[in-house]
Amino acid sequence: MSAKPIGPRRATLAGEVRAEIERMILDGDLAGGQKMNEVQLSNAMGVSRGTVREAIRSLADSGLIELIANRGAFVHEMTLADVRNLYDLRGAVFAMACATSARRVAEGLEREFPKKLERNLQQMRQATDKADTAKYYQLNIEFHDMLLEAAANAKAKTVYDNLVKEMHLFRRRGLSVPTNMARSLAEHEDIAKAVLEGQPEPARLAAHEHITAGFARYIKTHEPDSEAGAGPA
Amino acid sequence: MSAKPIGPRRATLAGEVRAEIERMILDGDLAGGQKMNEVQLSNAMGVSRGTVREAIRSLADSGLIELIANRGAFVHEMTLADVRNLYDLRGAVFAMACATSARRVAEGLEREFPKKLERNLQQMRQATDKADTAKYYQLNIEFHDMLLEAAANAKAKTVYDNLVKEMHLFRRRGLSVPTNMARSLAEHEDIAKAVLEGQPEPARLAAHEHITAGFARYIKTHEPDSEAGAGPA
DNA sequence: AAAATGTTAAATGTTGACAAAAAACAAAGT
DNA sequence: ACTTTGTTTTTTGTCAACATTTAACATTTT
Repeated sequence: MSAKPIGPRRATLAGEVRAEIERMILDGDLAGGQKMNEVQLSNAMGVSRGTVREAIRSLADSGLIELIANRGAFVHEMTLADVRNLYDLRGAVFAMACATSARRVAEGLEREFPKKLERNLQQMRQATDKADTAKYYQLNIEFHDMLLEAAANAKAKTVYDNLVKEMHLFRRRGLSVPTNMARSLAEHEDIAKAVLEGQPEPARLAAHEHITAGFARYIKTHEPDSEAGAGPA
Repeated sequence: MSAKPIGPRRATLAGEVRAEIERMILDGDLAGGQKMNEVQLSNAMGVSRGTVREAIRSLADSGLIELIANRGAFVHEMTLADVRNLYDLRGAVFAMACATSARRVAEGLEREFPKKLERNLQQMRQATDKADTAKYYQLNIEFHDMLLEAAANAKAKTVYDNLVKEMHLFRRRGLSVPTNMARSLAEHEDIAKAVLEGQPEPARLAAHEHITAGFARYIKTHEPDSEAGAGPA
């Protein structure tokens, strides 16, 4: 016996508010460094202040918002050095995930994943041929997500997703379009090859290379004269 | 002109409550899987339910607590597979941090750090000689923290600290005492050598080795018959 | 007796009001 | 003109009450 659930059936109101605020930040409706007024937001969204407050606290823990006691919440403002740090961290997590995925493939724990990865690659080749950057962008995200999923490490996926979101806070335009599809695709092929052959260490290396190269490309395109040094400790 | 601040001057009450609940969980006052009652906690601590609620939500985002809508908050219960995943992730972050620290040392950005690391190592050697596990445990934490600090990556440090806390949820006893001080110390020496010589890749490798070996030691000591496989995706 | 249904109790979700702190503003003094 | 001090206003921190959902219990039915 079965009956489909009625309506979207929101889990909690605060969760919905959180999602909306997150969207506002990532879409740039709320600029970096901007102060978030609790009453203002609650009025605009038609919910109580406590609910908005709960949503804000939650987003703070995920890194999109900074809290200062008795002063309020501010959209996290990032420097170029921060972006570099995020790239470093994302690279480490992604490389680990690829190594684990390779190990799991070698152990025969993944049945559907290889096919799905192959298909994603095939579509990326097509998008590259057609120079369809929008499509490639979407497939690129999917590629990374699939590898994180295949690592079967929920915590790693959560951390990774938060990092990606946080990166979008910095020069939103810049991160949304890969600067060199052909090069990016070649790197993806290297990663996929190692993972599908079940070789963890080559997979880790290729993945790490890919993120590092991605950061280099990003810098070259958007901050050609910067060194991105992290400054004194 | 200067005047010393008056009293502990707590930042916010919710923050204090959060710290207390975190302590209760890590000390084992609240067992894994246990349900947390908001009214009960608020009565016991003499604060309002809303404040306790805020503290709980915050801890949930850091991974110590699991939330189920309309059902409540539960102390996160971990399987052995989860522990393995946490080790993998922690290893990735730590390896990255060591590589970055080495790079920063090579670039001459760290002045005090090398001396402090040397001193820590020296103390660890003494503790090992005296077989003082308690002292070694403390120095071990300090060692890892220093390397995370030297990487000058605040986000990485936050993630790392959360991972370590979360690990304590699983068999608290087991994680608090290194099973083999001599072996652990030797690995620390390898890491320190690479970092202080400013060689990122060797540092990364040594760090990664250290965490992997640590997990192997842990398994051998506490779960000798388990495979720690992650199961099907 | 066991399963399903109706009813009551308890916990969470949400809200509005009060208290305390910070920011904005005005006024006085140098 | 600029700093300092006092006052007002706004905003956040905290609390207590109401609404909704879930869990526990009693009752009925097969």
